[in-house]
Order: sequence, then structure tokens, then C-alpha cells
Amino acid sequence: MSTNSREAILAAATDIAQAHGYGGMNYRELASAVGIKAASIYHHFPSKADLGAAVAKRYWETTASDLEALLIETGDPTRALQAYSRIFRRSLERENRLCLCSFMSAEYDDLPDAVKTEVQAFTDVNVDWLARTLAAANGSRVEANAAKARAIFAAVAGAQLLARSRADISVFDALIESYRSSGLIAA
Amino acid sequence: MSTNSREAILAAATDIAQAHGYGGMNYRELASAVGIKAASIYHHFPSKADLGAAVAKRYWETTASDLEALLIETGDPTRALQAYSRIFRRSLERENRLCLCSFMSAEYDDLPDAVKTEVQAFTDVNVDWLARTLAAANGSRVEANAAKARAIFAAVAGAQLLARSRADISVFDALIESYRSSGLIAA
DNA sequence: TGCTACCTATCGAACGTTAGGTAGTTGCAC
DNA sequence: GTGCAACTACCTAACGTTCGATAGGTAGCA
Repeated sequence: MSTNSREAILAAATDIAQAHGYGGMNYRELASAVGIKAASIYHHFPSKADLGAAVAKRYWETTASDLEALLIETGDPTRALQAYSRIFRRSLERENRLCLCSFMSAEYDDLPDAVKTEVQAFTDVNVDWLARTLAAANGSRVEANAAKARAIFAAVAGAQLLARSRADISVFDALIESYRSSGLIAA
Repeated sequence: MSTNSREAILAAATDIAQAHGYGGMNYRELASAVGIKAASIYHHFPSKADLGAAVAKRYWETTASDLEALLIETGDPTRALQAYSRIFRRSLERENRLCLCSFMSAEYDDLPDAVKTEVQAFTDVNVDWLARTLAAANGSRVEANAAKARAIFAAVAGAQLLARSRADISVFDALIESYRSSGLIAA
């Protein structure tokens, strides 16, 4: 089916992009992961830029719903904040993969404009959720938590990047623990 | 001269790698930046892996001496810590470039082993300096500051990455300020 | 003579992309 | 309910470009 193939391409492309970036996302490897030929991808996406934008869009949409699920699952904002870093930990668990948005932020200069837009949307989704949840946890206004939200997002992304460069997930855990003890993120 | 050409290649390659990564560091563009032809690079470096390793090695060596200079220049450890993030800010000032080590950490999976080693050395140089300087600032043992040193390094790298994705250096400044107010880095 | 520091020309592989073809299904006129 | 046109989802084959890398040559200097 058309819809399933499109989704299979997006899922495989996401996996590749989290390990090798937008530049490392090549059609022959991607097609073989899906079980089709490279030319067939053009039946679903008109160009690599369109595919990249679709991948990044799907990525932030998934993250947005994961974050909402986290709020419901934990039951309260403080517990949700404590669990936030687990979303980034999960990437490392899957063969030391990086957040798609972090990788593409590094590749920023070489990204098509449509992809840049979706990468920025991922940051916005995270920062907005963090600001909202921080506000709910301490009873303050959302806008008053924007700076802190950005700081948490950047710090967790940095921790993931460092852990990846050591191929050691315990480095990530130790960094999150340091952030906690210094008061950057919720204890 | 041989020595000057080698240095010119390394300097130009560093600039390219900070903007486009190891994968985006191509011989034709690099050669034209130096003012020679692509094939001539092989007179100085036997392969791209060797060049990449030399670039990363020179990068951490430069950073190591910059950090020692910072200690001498500021006169005391606390002031040196306050100024630490300026080293990362300087990359962003130069056409929104990223720390070479951050970019290569993202590209980790596709890096030749010799390059991986030098990338990790960069982290070690930073973390060692931070741990040493934190210890000097608060009169504690170096080993007791290792975790905090890593946390500062990761957080500053994350701030640089986020600022790059917005092509906005004020995002970096705001993040460093947030880190200060939350107590992660020295006020 | 031999070394250094480059050059031109080219290699094979990989890249995104396109042209054009082929099964299988669907929809509709008769 | 049969025939056929149109469409979907793929295919093979190849395009032009770019990549890192190599072979072999040359000018200048010791």
C-alpha cells in the first residue's frame, strides 16, 4: 500500500538520519532498508529536500505526542520534568543514535530551507512543553520559564552529544545527575 | 614552503570542518581555499583520515594552549571559569561555526578511528582544564570536580549547537546567562 | 642528481535524479 | 460480466556530477 510504504520510508530515513545525518542519508541504503529500489522513493517524495523535511516534521510531531503522553502517564508536571531526559536517552539506547534535530543543527549550513524550518519546529516543541510544564510545576507564568526551558533543552542535547562521542550511555546518566545536583533540572 | 603549506591546509580544513563537518570537508574546496590543487594535498597528508586526525589534533592543541592562556590572562581561576564560554562564543562569531569536536561527535559513526581518538582528546582537554580550575577556585580536590566539569562542557556545547540552529548568537548568550542563574556555571 | 612542492589528467565508486517500462488493480462504459 | 483505459507502485538502466585517490610529469633548488 502507498501509505505504508511512505511511512516505512520515513521510519527508515529517520533511523539513518539519526546515525549519519541528512548528508549521510543516501537513497540506495535507504531503499534497501525499506526493501525497494532507490528510484521508487521518487514515487513518494519529489526530492531529497522534501523527504528530509517530511522526516524532520514527522520527528517533531512524534516527539510532541510523546511529551503529551509523558504528562498524562506521570500524572503531574514535576514527575514529567524528571522523566524528560528519558526521551533523549532512548535515542542513545537505539545503537547510540543522536537526536535528529541535534545532528541537523550541526549540519545547519548545508540544509535545504524546508528542512531548517522543521528542525527549528522540533526545538520549539521541546521548549514550549518544558516552559509549560515548568510553569505548571511551580505555579508561575509560562513566559517566565522560557529561558530555563531553553537551558534544559540545550543541556540535555549537549549531554546526549557527549555521551554519543564516547559510545557510553552511562556518561549521559552521569551528566543528567550532575544537572540535577546543580539545580539546572528538577531533582 | 612545506611547513607553511601544511599549516595553511590545516587552518583551512578546520574552518571547513567547523561549518560542514568531516564529511563535508572535500579536497577540491579545501585546495581552492589554500590556493593549490586537490591532488597537492596528498603531498602533505597521505589520506583524508590522516588529514582529519591532524585537523582534530591541532584543534585540541590550540584549545589547550588557549585555556592555559586564559588562566594566566585572567589571573585567577574563578575569573577564568567565567570567561570559559567565550571560547565557544568565538566559533559562532566566525560565521556561525560550531566547535569541531561537537560536529564530529555528531558524525561519530562515520569517523575513521584515528579521528575519533583526537575528538575525544578535545573533550578530555576541556574537562581536565575545567576540573583543575574548579578545584583551584574552591580549594577542593580535582577528582571531586570531574562530574561538574563534564556537565559544564556538555551544557556549553549544547548551547552552541542550539544557537547555531537559530543562526543567532544572542541565543547562546541567553543560555549561558541561564546556566549562571541556575548555578551550573560560575556567577 | 635528487629532492621538494606542486601540477594535469584521470580513475572507479557513489551521489541524487530521470526516463521509460511493467505488472497489478480499479473504475466505468457497454 | 467483459473489455479497456487509467492509475498505482514499483522496476531497470542510465544520466551527469562529485568524491577521494592515483599515476606520472615538471619547475626550482641543493
